[in-house]
Amino acid sequence: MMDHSSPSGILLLRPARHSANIPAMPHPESDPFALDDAIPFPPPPARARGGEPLPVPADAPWLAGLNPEQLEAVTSLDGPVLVLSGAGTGKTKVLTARLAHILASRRAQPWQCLAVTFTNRAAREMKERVAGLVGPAAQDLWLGTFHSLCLRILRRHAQAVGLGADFTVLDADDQLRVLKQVMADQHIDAKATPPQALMGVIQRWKDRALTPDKVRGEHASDVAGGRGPELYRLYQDRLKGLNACDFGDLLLHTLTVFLADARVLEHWQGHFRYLLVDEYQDTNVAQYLWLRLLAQTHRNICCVGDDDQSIYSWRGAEVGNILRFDKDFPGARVVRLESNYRSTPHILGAASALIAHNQGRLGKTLRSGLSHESDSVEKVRTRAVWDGEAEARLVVEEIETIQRRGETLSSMAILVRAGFQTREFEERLITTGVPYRVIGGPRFYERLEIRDAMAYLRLVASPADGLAFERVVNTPKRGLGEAAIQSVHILARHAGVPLLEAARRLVETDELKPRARQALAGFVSDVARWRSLLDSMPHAELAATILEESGYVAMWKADKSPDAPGRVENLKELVAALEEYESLATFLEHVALVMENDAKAEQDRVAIMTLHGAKGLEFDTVFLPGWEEEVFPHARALAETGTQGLEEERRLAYVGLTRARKRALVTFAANRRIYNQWKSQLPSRFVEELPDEHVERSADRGLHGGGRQDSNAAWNESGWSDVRRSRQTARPAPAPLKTAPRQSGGGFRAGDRVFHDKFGNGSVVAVDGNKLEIAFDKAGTKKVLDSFVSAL
DNA sequence: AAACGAAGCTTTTTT
DNA sequence: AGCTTCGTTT
Repeated sequence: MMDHSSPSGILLLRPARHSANIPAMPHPESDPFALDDAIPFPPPPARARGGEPLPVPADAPWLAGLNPEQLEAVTSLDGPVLVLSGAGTGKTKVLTARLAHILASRRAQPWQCLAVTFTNRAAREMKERVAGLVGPAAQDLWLGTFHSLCLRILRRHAQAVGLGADFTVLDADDQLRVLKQVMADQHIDAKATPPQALMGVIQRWKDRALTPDKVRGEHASDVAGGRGPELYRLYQDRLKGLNACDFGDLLLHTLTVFLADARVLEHWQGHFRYLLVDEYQDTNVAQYLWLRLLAQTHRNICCVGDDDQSIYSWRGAEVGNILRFDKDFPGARVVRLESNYRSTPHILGAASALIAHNQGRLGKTLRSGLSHESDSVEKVRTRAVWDGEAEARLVVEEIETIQRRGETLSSMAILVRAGFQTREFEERLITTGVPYRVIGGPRFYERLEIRDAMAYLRLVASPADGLAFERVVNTPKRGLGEAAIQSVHILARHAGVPLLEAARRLVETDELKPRARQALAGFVSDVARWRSLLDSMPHAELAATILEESGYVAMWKADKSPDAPGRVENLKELVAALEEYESLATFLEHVALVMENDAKAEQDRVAIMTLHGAKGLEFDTVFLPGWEEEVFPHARALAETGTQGLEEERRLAYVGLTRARKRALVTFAANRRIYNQWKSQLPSRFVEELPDEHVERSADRGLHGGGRQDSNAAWNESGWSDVRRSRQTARPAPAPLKTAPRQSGGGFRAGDRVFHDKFGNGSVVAVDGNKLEIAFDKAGTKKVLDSFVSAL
């Protein structure tokens, strides 16, 4: 997705050629538009650059089917443009068409266009769609996330911020590890100051483009007893020492480079003739500054956003950016897209009424751009259920019903507020055998074994990678304890050399006990040997060799825990994935930024994801569970930022509803177990804010519907008023309304053959209530809940 | 040095 | 509850 190799320290005039598996293309200068015949562009004129823009035929395919506003957004090429684009109004269509239009008009070459998205997924989608319109020229666009584009730029100027061109990008895990080390060095009590919290503060500083020396006054924080800025500086120093940077640094360093060297800034300002920005409402200060700097010369910047979908203020996003656009870019043209082509009128009506409860919006009216047969249009439904289990049961039953009517599972999604909510649905889906996929769950590259393996590869690719060294030097166990590692650290710090080099020197001394010395010597020479193979051996093969010879694979093969076989599988997958890349370095770079599950073979599955993760997606059917006070709106959002927090939660609800094309089901439970404590829940205020004319409310027997029309009488009748008073107190799980005891429950007896989704087949050894002890054929003996197994 | 057990924290959202 | 982290034991 990005290009990976460019000589450091040289200002290239255009991006380096794209990597491996993309077919080689003619040099842009000799043949700027290597287009298929099918692509309706005229041949390049002799004076392509700087010449008059070419007229674009009005019947160009990307202009087909655009409404007047969309058309304006696409064709207003000169000068700043702000597109206020409500949910489902065709924003991606506009962005892609605009790119095609720019290229067709010859106002810029592909590599002079910068298009920024927030997620890799959005970037990929946009690239595919643009490629569909303009062909392979799409490959030459600067199209990606802020982070990947910054990385690409920063690689060329790394030395200006004290990094080598081959610096590594740390993921969240490594970041925290480094920060913990810094804190330990400074004798900061990790209990009084949770590293996570300090990390968060530092990141917020970075989001605001504040380097350590700029943190003061209003931005100061009292974390770590006011030593935050100092620790921030030490953390940054430490990163430089490791020749590494974190996500926030990608932007921060790029800004630093721009501001430190006018020549560099001018170069890039001149380079990018057109800027397109997706999800503008979610840009933070650093990103905003970055954009504003880059847009100065040509001033052709087009930002697309929706203030009602701003849901990332917690990570530094400033809705204000969208509100002040025309101050920063005087004369900006503002285009509103208000025709929704996604959802039914009921869904639109419900969502619009909900979001209308927010103050301080730019204000848009979404109208339906679709025609619906009135009888096929369902109202948004809300339903009160007894507890989380009933909720999961209801949702899964509903899924099965809809599926039986002929709709696909992949047209349905369960959108939760927070990750922990997924569990109950997963359990239910497993017991009923409905295929599902958790999106944004534990990612492939975040798994323990993958991170270990990657550390091996990193260490071999760049021997100075101290974090990688630490991670694998005693994994698998080589008998190197804390004392030995400590010695390496001391020597490294003393001599000012990387850990691996320090280790090499250390084994030549008598510092270590013979045993440890031998182990370390073995490790050092192993790494040296693998390194010597770097150029001669294909990298995938090399990776396999490393994992074998280090004993890492053997370690998992010997591990008896049930997930060990899976880990070995994952390692194989990792090696296989490597083959897709040109080199080890390209691969490592890719992984640093695009930490995604490369979704496997498309199967028909229900998606489960967070509301945040769902932004930009759409489904025929959307399930919105857990609409209860303190869950959604989340208690912490309210506690931390009050009204602002509440409005952001409401926008989140709006995002959730507007994901639905045909139907939405909102559910809320009367009781929920949170941290192992049963709590009585109140329906979310958002439930009540939904307008009756677009909503159909119902409740399980004995529960009230949580709606406006439900009187207090109903409230009192159900006995909830008492509950409300004492809702903070823990109480045993009430179960008056439970129907029959779990059906999947009883029935198992010792000796039964059963199947478990994760552990496979096995025999029941013992039964304890709903807990079964099962001897699995492959995974060993485990205690599992009966709901996870089915009889064979 | 490794293995075991107790204690404490988590869970809001992510590039 | 489940997981990680820390401290203790072998």
